[in-house]
Amino acid sequence: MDAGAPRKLTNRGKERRRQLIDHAARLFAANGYHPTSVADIVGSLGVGKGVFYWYFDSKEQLFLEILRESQTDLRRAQRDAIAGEDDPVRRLELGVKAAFRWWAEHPEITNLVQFAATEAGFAKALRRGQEVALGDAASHIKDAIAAGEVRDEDPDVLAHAVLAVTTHFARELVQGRGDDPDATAALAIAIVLDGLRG
Amino acid sequence: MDAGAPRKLTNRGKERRRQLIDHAARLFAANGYHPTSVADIVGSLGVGKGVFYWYFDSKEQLFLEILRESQTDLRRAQRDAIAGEDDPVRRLELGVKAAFRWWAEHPEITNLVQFAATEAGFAKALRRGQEVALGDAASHIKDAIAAGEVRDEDPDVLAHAVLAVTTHFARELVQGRGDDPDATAALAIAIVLDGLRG
Amino acid sequence: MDAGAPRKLTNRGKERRRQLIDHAARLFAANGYHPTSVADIVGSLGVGKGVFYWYFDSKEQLFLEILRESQTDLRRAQRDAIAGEDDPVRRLELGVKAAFRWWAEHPEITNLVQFAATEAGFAKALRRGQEVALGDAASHIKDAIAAGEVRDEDPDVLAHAVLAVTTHFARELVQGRGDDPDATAALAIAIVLDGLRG
Amino acid sequence: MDAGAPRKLTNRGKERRRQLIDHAARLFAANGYHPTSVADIVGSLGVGKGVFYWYFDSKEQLFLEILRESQTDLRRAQRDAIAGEDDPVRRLELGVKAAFRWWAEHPEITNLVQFAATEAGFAKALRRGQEVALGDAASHIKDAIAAGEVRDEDPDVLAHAVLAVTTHFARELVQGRGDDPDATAALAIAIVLDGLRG
DNA sequence: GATGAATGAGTCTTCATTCAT
DNA sequence: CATGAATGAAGACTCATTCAT
Repeated sequence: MDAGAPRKLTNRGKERRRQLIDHAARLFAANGYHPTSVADIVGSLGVGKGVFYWYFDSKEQLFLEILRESQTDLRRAQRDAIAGEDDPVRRLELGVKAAFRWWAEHPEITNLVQFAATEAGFAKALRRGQEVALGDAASHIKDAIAAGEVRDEDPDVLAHAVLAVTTHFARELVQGRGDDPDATAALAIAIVLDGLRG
Repeated sequence: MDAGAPRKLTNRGKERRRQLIDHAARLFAANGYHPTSVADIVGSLGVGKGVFYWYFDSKEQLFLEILRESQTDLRRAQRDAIAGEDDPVRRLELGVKAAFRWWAEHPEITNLVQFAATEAGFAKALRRGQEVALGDAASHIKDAIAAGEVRDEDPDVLAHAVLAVTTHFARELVQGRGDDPDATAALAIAIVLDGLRG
Repeated sequence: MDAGAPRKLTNRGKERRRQLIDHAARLFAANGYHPTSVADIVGSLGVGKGVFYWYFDSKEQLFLEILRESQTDLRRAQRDAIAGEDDPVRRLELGVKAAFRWWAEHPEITNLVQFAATEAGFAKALRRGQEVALGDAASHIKDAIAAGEVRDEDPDVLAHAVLAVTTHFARELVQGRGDDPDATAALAIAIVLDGLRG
Repeated sequence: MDAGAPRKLTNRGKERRRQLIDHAARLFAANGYHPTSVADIVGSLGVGKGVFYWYFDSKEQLFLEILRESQTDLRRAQRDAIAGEDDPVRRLELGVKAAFRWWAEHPEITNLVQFAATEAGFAKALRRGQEVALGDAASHIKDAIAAGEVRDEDPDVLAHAVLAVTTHFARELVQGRGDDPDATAALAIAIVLDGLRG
């Protein structure tokens, strides 16, 4: 995919790269991907344009990188939160709670993901990660159905319901209204679980 | 906001205008707002660039118009569907069903709305309509709470849950997977109501 | 020059034409020739674009027409004012006074002339009329030199001095500051004549 | 007005900027401001369009810059010419002579100034500089009146007469007919002073 | 590693002009 | 005579990307 090796970076280089990613994500989230120019990114960071193209092949590639990174990072957080828990409903709960916490710490991302879904090229890249998340949830739900704890419907559809409420609440309530992540997570889970139980 | 009178249009003019709106909405939905140029819009319609600016002040204004129009149109559809029904839970159900049907008939819109939410200027315009929809749902929910049919939580938050599942299902299942609108609506309602009931 | 006959106009037609000329002149003077679009002209007059092109071949031709008309009109006014006076200095005086009065009645024109001089195409059209005005003044001056009433310098150069002060005062003092045309004319003449007398 | 700092330029950059200013001034003077496109400017200089916008915010801003620069530059030249001279009439003379010389060296400018006066936006920018020049002349005239060397009239009006003859002669005689700047200056001064003396 | 400068295709928009009705 | 609609060339300006230093 990336032609050749991904360039060896010194420590200073790695910091710069990180700084660029974080800063760009913030700007993309605040003003939109298209309205944010490369000049904006480097300008507000006080560096020259060359810097940008030293670390990234293109603006598009940087955006994809942000997407990919956040997906894997969130998933790692969920995995850690779930580890050691066997009950499927509990696993679902812990996963949702972890997601809320992660989003509260990375407020830019919801906007980026929301945008990415609207443009063909980025949507494709999103899909993969999204399907993983969906699969994770669906797998717990299937177990819960088997255990008789959730109504017997297509697990994929039920998983979609979980994602819907989770992402929507994170975006609108936690981020939009500033509600507490943990409390909102608890509420989302309560609503969703009752919904799933039928 | 609209400078002066919105230009007197002949019948031919009104048709052209509609054609432009519909066509542009389709292109915006398929390729994104920014990647779709005014030249794309008029070009694929086989008319000159001037036509566009005869009917709209700018690309941005057209987009806002699409947004506004779809919000009022959807709401009218919901109002019609609910008219004559008194039971709050039934009203909620009918409203959701109407929304699913409307979205199935206007597949472009979900994408446009999703995008609009990610760019400050458009988000503001969205908000108003969104709040109306939320208020509608919340009002039914409040009645339902009073009637003891729904758990006693902040009606606004519960309304958010309804919207979340509704829009997400419309987008991912009906549009994405081609599921049947009415069946999906029924499922969404079942899940959500059980969730709300607690 | 104008291809074919200049179109026979009904009385109503002649009024329309005049209305267009006057209105356009005002707009050109207020906002500049280029910034004033044909749409501005007809729009603020409440008529369609077709009207404009019914009476004029082009925007440029209209502008040239305004220029030509004002030059001949001003000259006619000066001729009338001078008629019957034989003394060259008096003739000069009367001509200047008439010009001030005419300009006070046609405040747009100074701006149009000033602009016309800055764009090659229009400058050429101006020149002819300007040279006539210069010739008129020079001719009086030559007579005055012969009569020993004005210093013996190139009459053309002296005529330029007359025009300079006259047009500048008309523009800056009468129009810019609202000074009285006749008083300003008298002052201009006093200054200029003393200057010419040496 | 100038958003932020006016961009740090290297030596090469400063040269480019100057080259653009000078070239644009020439083109504006020759063909008019509006008829001269940014593409014309950069095209005849053999550089890309982006270069223009690297150095200037807009075509308009460049024009204003040319205006401002020429006004301060001319004024500096006059100040230098006058320095050390105390007699007010002599100061007036030297100032006029310096102006003629400066204009002979910057033939474009008279046309630009003449045009700028005809368009509201630019006229405002002109005014300030124009008033300074007027004030300079008026101040010398006031001194001359006090010394009994000039007729006792509104110094501002007299100053206008000086400017009128000076700019008109510079434009029509020196530039238009190619007359010698110093000789024309001498003549203008002679005429004007006699006019002022009364 | 980093900078300022440069490129040029592409974007939105305007507007003189034409034309069907 | 007059209107609203349409045309399309041209204009100002942007911006991802490249490059010399």
